[in-house]
Amino acid sequence: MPKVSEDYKERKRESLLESALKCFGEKGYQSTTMDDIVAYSNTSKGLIYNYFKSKEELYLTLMEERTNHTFKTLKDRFEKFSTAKEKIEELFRIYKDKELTEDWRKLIRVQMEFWIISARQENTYEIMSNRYKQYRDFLVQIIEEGKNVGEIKKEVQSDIVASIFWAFIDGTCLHYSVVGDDNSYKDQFNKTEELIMNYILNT
Amino acid sequence: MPKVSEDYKERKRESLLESALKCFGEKGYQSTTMDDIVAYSNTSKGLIYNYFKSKEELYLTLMEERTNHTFKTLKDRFEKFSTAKEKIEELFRIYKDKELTEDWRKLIRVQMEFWIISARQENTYEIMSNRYKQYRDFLVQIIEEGKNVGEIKKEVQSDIVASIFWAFIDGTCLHYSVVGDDNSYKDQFNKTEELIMNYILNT
Amino acid sequence: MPKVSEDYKERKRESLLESALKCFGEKGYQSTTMDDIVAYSNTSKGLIYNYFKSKEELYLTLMEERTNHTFKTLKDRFEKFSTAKEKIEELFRIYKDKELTEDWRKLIRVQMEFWIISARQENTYEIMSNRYKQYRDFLVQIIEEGKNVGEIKKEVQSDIVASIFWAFIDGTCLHYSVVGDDNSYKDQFNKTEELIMNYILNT
Amino acid sequence: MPKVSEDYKERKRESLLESALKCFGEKGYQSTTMDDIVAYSNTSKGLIYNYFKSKEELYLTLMEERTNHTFKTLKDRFEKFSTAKEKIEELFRIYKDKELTEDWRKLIRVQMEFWIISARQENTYEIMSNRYKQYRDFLVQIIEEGKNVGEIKKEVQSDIVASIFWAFIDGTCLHYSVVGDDNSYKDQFNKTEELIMNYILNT
DNA sequence: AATGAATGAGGGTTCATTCAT
DNA sequence: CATGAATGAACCCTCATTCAT
Repeated sequence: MPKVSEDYKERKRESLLESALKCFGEKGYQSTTMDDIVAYSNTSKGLIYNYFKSKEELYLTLMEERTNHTFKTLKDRFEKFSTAKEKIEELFRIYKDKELTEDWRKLIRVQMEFWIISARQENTYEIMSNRYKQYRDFLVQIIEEGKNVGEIKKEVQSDIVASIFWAFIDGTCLHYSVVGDDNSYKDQFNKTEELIMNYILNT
Repeated sequence: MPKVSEDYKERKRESLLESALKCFGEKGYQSTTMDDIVAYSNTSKGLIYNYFKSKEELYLTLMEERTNHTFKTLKDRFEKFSTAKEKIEELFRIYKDKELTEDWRKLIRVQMEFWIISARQENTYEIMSNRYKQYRDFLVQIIEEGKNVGEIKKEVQSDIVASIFWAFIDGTCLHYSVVGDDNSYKDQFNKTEELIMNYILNT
Repeated sequence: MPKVSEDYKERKRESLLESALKCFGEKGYQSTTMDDIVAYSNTSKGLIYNYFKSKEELYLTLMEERTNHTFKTLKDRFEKFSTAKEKIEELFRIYKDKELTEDWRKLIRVQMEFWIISARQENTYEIMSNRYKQYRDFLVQIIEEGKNVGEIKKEVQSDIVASIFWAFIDGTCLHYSVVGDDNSYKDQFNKTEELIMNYILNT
Repeated sequence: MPKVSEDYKERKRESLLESALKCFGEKGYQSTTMDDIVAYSNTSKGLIYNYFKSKEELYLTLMEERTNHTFKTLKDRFEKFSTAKEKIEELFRIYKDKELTEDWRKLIRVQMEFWIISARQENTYEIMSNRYKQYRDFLVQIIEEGKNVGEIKKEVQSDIVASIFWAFIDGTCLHYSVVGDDNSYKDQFNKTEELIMNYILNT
């Protein structure tokens, strides 16, 4: 029977993760010190080590949970749509509707940085690779369903299109996070949507 | 062994930059220590500081020179082509012809990491932003020329298409550097080329 | 061993300063390494940086606090004396009563070294200059008071005499710290006191 | 038969010493790097090591030669004076006539610094101690001669007075080099001269 | 004789992690 | 539980000295 409720601990944990995210967004993983996170989260050094056994674990946990959550949210958003067209439009809408804030740019950088760091490490490489495929397959499935009901052209190679889609998304986000041209961002998405839709949809 | 030729010094400098690049590719900027570079380049700690006054300067110089060199090479390759179609095909070819080695994946990561790091620093942000625009404008110009001679449809928004093009390139490279799926890489480029060419070229 | 009292921290701080003083006295500022201080104070390298943000700050703080403390002690000693003669005698006594130890010679050297270092730095120069004037003015005031009550001759130029006094003190200390002739030290003070007293006092 | 004349080498040596002096005056012994001296003297690093086997030797040589030269010059200046009074007046004049430049303040600091450094080293301590005594004895002898011919009071303790004299000189110079008050400097010397002369001379 | 590239030990400083309180 | 003082390995950088040319 713990003195402190499980709920409290969970909220503390979330708060630590969130603080860490803020800091990583500000300075990047390596340049962020545990002291930064302590300062931001208004806790103590020791406490963080009660929840996470190292800076790296904190980082990996954070990124893992974020990715999972994002993916889950993504899937949930699609429950209410039935046609492939609607679903793909929704996919674009997610990005088109993003509020173009400095905060979001920071989040993108955290994500990109994580990919790069992961790719360099034996143990995280596999995970990242699978995660990417998860996202790709999600779109592949939508396209395949569209093909089955005649919405999407039979000859469309769903995996290629899915790959292209995500490449475009991530490329645009990367550029936006670095260059930060708000106008171009929106226009790019609209035009790409048009391009892809024209290509895959049956008329 | 003093009083060496300028040429010798220049080669030394290049060799140091190359060693640094290797190391940054292996571990990333922050995790690479000066000792790593010393070990890789078979020199001594002090010597590096005769050529570059800090690790950061070494890094910035390296990235600066690489970008300039790449851009110059890019432009040179286009001298012999006259039509927009040929030029854009060549642009795709550059990436399609890349040897898909681990080394190249590392180079991509170094480049991506640099963007992210730059975006976080006041003094490098501007530079990176301009560099991106340089690349985009290069393609914009090709498209505009194509429009003028009737190769490319008048209604094509060259800046949007250029942005999309580079977003796709960088997104694909980023994914490739992380996931490393050789097959998908090639197919993506072919399909995207088809998509874009169909969209912009007059029939 | 956290959550310690302010008092504990203060004592730690003092202990670090004292250790530093010992080391600087032994080897001088530049030649003293942080490792020396660590070894002497039986702490760890990192801890010192919790209290002082650099070696230089540690040094400046040390010297600043010492000077202030010395000056305060000096003034306190004079509370109980009322005549100028007594006060000046007391001033001489302070130095005549010094225990002529190797430790004291080291302290002198630290002080002299600090002056020289300070004189070479823009930011410390002003401070040192004022500090010197503080000492001089202290004596000037005593002399002026003596003049007012007729103890000291009206024609005595108090600032010149004060300057001469301190020049003699510091010169003697400097020599003593270098040459270390115990006999001469005492005799010099006695004779100088005689000289100055004869010169300034009304008979 | 050397290719380069002995004379040339001697001049080179002098030039190196002078450059070193300038640099030490600017930054102090420890903070002056061999590169500083190379830059100032327009030579090469290797060359310096042909003349002096280490930075320390260069320093010790410099200070040794300067002291010797100064002492010799001092003695030479006194050849033409016959009475003790004239000689002591001349001694004061040397310092009173100094041009009060920043350069001279630097020279004082170099000298003071040297004393402090010397005092900390086994091997230089003895030398410095003797050098000081040399100066003191020089004055002692003058006073003794004065006593012998009746110029100076018989009861004057020549060694004490000599010690006081040099203490005052060095104290004043030290203060001047740090505080740099041109007016006070002159007045101090005049007044001290008066004080001492009154005390020792027979009327 | 003169040069200055090369060396590497050593210094100041940072920071993830631990653990006594 | 929570704290933050304490630790020390590891990092970047400097600079006296050497030696091939």
